[in-house]
Parts: sequence; structure tokens; C-alpha cells
Amino acid sequence: MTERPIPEASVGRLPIYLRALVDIAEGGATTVSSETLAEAAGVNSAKVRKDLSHLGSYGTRGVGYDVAYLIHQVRRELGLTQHWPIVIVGVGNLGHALANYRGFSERGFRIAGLVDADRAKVGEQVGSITVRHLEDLATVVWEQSIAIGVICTPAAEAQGVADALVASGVRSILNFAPAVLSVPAGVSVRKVDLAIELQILAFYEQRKAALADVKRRGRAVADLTKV
Amino acid sequence: MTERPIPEASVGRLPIYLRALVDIAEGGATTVSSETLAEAAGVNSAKVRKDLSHLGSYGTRGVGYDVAYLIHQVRRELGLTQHWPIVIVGVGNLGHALANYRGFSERGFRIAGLVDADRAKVGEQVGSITVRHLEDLATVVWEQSIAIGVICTPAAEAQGVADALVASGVRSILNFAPAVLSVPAGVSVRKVDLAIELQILAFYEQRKAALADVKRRGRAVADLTKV
DNA sequence: CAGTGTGAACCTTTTCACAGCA
DNA sequence: TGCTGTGAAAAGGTTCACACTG
Repeated sequence: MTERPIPEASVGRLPIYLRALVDIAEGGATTVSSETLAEAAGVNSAKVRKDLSHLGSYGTRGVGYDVAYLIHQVRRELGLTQHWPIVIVGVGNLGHALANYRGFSERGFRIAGLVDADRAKVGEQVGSITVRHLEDLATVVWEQSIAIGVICTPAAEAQGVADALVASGVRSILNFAPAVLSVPAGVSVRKVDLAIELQILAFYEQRKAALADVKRRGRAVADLTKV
Repeated sequence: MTERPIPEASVGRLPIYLRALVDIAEGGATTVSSETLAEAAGVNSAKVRKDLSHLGSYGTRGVGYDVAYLIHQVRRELGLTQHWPIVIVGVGNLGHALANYRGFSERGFRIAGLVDADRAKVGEQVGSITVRHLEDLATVVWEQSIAIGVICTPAAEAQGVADALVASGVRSILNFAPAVLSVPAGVSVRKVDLAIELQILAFYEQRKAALADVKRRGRAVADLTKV
């Protein structure tokens, strides 16, 4: 009876379903079909069913899924029955914005520490948290039992901060700095790079422009398809 | 001679290579092997070679790739020979942070407009840009020839803003609001959801904790694999 | 009989491994 | 000789389509 691990792609969608389910629950529905959930999540229904089947058989044939129960199961699967304390390293523009973001607490997280290398920022109060110096990182991590770190420093400092986080015992890192981090096996890193997202959009935007251009010139359809 | 489109997965990595290449160029190297570039980008070398082969045969066997030339080719492919003007809708914490982010201008973008629904914010100066009201969106888009919009509003407002962007002629949207947008065919949307990234980390973090737990209790290896 | 759960088919992406070129 | 470029194999992910059930 070896339980197979949930595919990475499915894990990536569970949070989307969770958010959609919470919306649906707030809308008053007590039951939901894969079709409806799919629409709310922006995917197709077969995917929803397959993804949810990895959690177990929580649906009822001919009816759908019980919304409240499914929310509970997805939360449990994602480990969101607890609130995870997180530390943000780098209290610049982005760090500030994240520290003030109310969405985190609503969705399973609690800012438990703010840290910066700049002594001018140490002591500053952001929300209920006082900014501490980077050299106190290990203490903060230990005091607050922090398992997740968020890097909001410039690229040049990111690797050093990652090393410090790992040395402090943090095993999961969300990296907003535009730099590739190297960490020991067993440490998870996810990266969010705002400029990269825009660059990807630019690629497709440019291609659309090229296509429109070809259309405008009235070339053959055969040519259109190759752009 | 039908040119095939570059696979989506490859497009997603081109910006990463570009960044790595710029770093490498700043380090003084004039030539780079797929192996070295792969390390800098955090992928393996076969992937680098396959991805780059979609742009053409720009490498030299036995030597590697010319750094400057490859940078040029990747920029061209991504459409970064021009600076794209973008508009940010929603000048809250995150919108402010993005408006002040210097990385955009270095990587192919220019904040050309800031817009908010809150009249209290209209007229505020952020950098060199004055915040304008949401109802002026179409004007801003037209005046500045904007093709890319960034949504930094709360979830509830996101769909309305997306509709307004599309109506104004914007065909590419980067959405930071935790909401699924529906847009007409031909409009590209990319989504960045900060809480979702953390939730994915939480899933793996929880799994690591469970695994460590099993280890600590000294269960059989067979049991370990199923967690 | 509406809608889940799931094998099987299909498509995309990654990795391997090596021929071929500077 | 060293490293690119690329077919072919393997892995991973998506979609189809339908048997089955509440």
C-alpha cells in the first residue's frame, strides 16, 4: 500500500483550488462539481478530478465535492492547519510591501521576523514587528521557530543571506532577488522574479505584434502560421 | 522552411540565461560553454544547448558561445531591443514597491503610467510619474503606447481592472492580485501569487518534517518512501 | 442520470548519448 | 581534442472517454 507522492504539477495547483474553494464557500455553495471548480480555478475539469484524486476519494458521484470538507482536506494536505512563521530578510520597498501584506495571515502565514543588514533600519517598527539586524537572524529563527525565509535583498546579497538562513536552520526559501541560489540538498527554494515575468510577456507580445503586422500586409495564411 | 515556435518551457528560461549571461559578461568572460552557463542559470547543460538551439546555431564547437553575441540574440528573441512602456494599476504597498523597483529599467521596461481608483492617491508623485485616476487609463495607455499592464489591486477589483486594460488595448497582463482573470483570446496573462508560492513551500516543508519525524522514530526504510 | 475516478492515449519536456565540427 | 547540436529514449503532464456509483 505504498502511497505515491503527489505530482509536483498538482501540488502547484492545490493552492489555486483552495482559493477558489474559499470563494465558492463564501458564495454560499455547499457542494461543487469539478466543472464549476475548474472554471473558478481557470483549468479544465479533468485536471481538477485527477489532482483531487491524489488526495483521496472525497467526491460523491452524481453530486460533486462537499466544499467545506474539501477545503479542510486541501488545507491538511498543504500543511496549512498551522500558521507558519516566516522571516523576511531585506526591508526595502518590496520587503515593506510584503510585511504589510494582509493576505499572508489569511492564507496560513505569520510574519514573525524582519531582518536587515542596514543598521539604519534596525529598530524600525513595521506593523507589530521590530526590524532586527542580519546578525541576529539565527536568534530570530530560533526564538520564533521559523522554517520559511523570504529574501528581498538586492541580487548581490542574496547568496550570503541564503547561506545565513540555511545555517540558522531554515529549510525553505522564497527568493525575490534576481539571482540563482545554491543551497544544500534538502533545502527548497522557489524564485519569483518580477522582471522575468515581464520579459516572458514581452516575448509573446512581440510575437503578437509580428503576427498582426503580417496580417495587415495581407500575406497568405500559410505564412501566418509560421510566425 | 516553416520555423517552429520556441517551446514555452524554453521561452521561460531565456530570461534566466540572459541574466546569467549579463553577469558572466560583467565578470569579463568573452566566451562561455553550455556547462558554465548551465551552472550560472541553475539548470543542466543539455537543456541550455537545446534551448539555445531554438534561436539558431550561435555556438562554436569545441569553444562555446560568444557572450556578447548571445546576449544580443537572446535580447532580440525576447523583444528587448526596445524598452516596453508599462502601466501599473493599483498604487498600494506592492504597486509602490514595483514603481520604485530599479530593476525594471535595467531589464527592458519603463514605468510609463501609474493609475489608481482611489482619488486620494491621484496626483501623488512616485518617482517621475504622477498617479492618475483609473478612468484615465485608456488615455494613459494611448498616450504612452502601453502594451503591458500590471495589476496590483485587491482581488475583488482585479477582473474589472483587467477588463478596463483590455478595453484600452492592452494585450499582456501581469496579475499580482490573487484572483483568476478571464480575458478574451489573444490577451496573455501571467499570474504571480505570493501566498501561493509560500503555500507550495509549506507543502514540501511539512513533508520534510514528517519524514524527519519518521526517521527519528526509527521506522523501516520501506515506510520512509511513502511519506 | 449526473458527475466522479481512472486507465489509456496523447503531447510536452527532459535527459541521454554521440556524431560531427572548429 | 572539446564542446555544440540533435536524434532518440525516457519521464512527466494533460486530455480523453467511459465504466461505475450514489
